[in-house]
Amino acid sequence: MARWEPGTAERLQRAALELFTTRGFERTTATEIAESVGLTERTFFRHYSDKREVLFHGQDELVRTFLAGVDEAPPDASPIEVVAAALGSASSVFTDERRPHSRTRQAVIDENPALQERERHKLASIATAVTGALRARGVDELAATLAAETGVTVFAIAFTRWIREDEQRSLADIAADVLHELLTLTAAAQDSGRLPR
Amino acid sequence: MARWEPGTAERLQRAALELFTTRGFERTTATEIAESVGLTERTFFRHYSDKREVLFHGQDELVRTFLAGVDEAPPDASPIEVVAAALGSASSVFTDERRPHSRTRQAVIDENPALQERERHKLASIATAVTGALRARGVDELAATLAAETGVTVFAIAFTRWIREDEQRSLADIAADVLHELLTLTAAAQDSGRLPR
DNA sequence: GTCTATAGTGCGATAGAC
DNA sequence: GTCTATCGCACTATAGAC
Repeated sequence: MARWEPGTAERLQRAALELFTTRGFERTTATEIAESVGLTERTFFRHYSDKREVLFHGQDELVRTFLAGVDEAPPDASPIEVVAAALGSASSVFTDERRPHSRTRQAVIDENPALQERERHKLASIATAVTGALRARGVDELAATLAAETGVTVFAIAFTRWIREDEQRSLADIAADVLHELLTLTAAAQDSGRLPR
Repeated sequence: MARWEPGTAERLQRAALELFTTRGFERTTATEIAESVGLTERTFFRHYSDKREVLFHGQDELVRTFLAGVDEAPPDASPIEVVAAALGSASSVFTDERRPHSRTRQAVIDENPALQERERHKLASIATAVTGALRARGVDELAATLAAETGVTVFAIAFTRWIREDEQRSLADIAADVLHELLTLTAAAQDSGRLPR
């Protein structure tokens, strides 16, 4: 039917994850990934502008989910409440069936500093997007940036816990707990009255 | 006296910043940087394991300053109070004389995604170090991670404002304000009682 | 698809400092 | 002699240009 198999990007993605898991990221070349699914290196780089990117496809979808959560928040919600809604929305993407895959993928990332850099960069771009969405709701720049960055931090911490082997709770539950812990920490500092300024 | 000029790394650093500023990061090769100070490409890579790293030397010093701030905090300080102390300590490194240099350097980073990735990575490693220092003080893992990551976020936001052309306040003052704003935001969410869980 | 520049590594040789 | 900074060369892989 088709001149080439559909879902080329997805096949490359799966092949890459498998090779990275067995041989490691640095000891796997783009050529090896491409040839393992019957393609050439050139085709790999047409789908993924750099080698690391093959592990981070689908992040655009995650950004959209965060933004959808922002939109769902009631009009009078405070910035942190909006971010809490975004966290709930984003967390719902990570169902229990995805946990094993997330673990495998994260194990690869945790082994390689270059991949960790890319991961942080992706998280930062989520924060930037959420900041923009908060600004669009009329939140001032400082509050928007702080709330968005804080939200992403909470998400990252929650995600790390979610993929622990002994963890049973849903990502949404963990994220809510982590956010609650943050509010507790800041409240304690607020009440002490011992901060500068 | 000496066969080789001392301070090779620093000379490479200055030359790199100048070339990056005029030609841009990507359009400057490691060879050009090295030869502009009478060295070879191979020597450049002996000092900096990768091309981006030449812009991020001195980050170890920043980490130490954060940790010194943690040490200075009173034993009964809460995690956020400890982080506030670390912020004060780290901020003091960035004196008014350093502002122009920081602006020049940041302008280069802001032009290049690969450099932004590295910058985020460096900030993340500060957070990791501060988390460790908090854990050593007996703070539990979740609180330590949250407080440290939050502190680094506050630092990054404050730094961005500090290098704005119209900004006059010291970095320490700005950081204290940003932290205060975070406490205000979280307190508002706490009080609303509208968060999940 | 092909071709090429550049990043980055490995290893041996050199040459001054001590 | 040892130690260390540099050079020179060969090499691979990434990534972008054509």
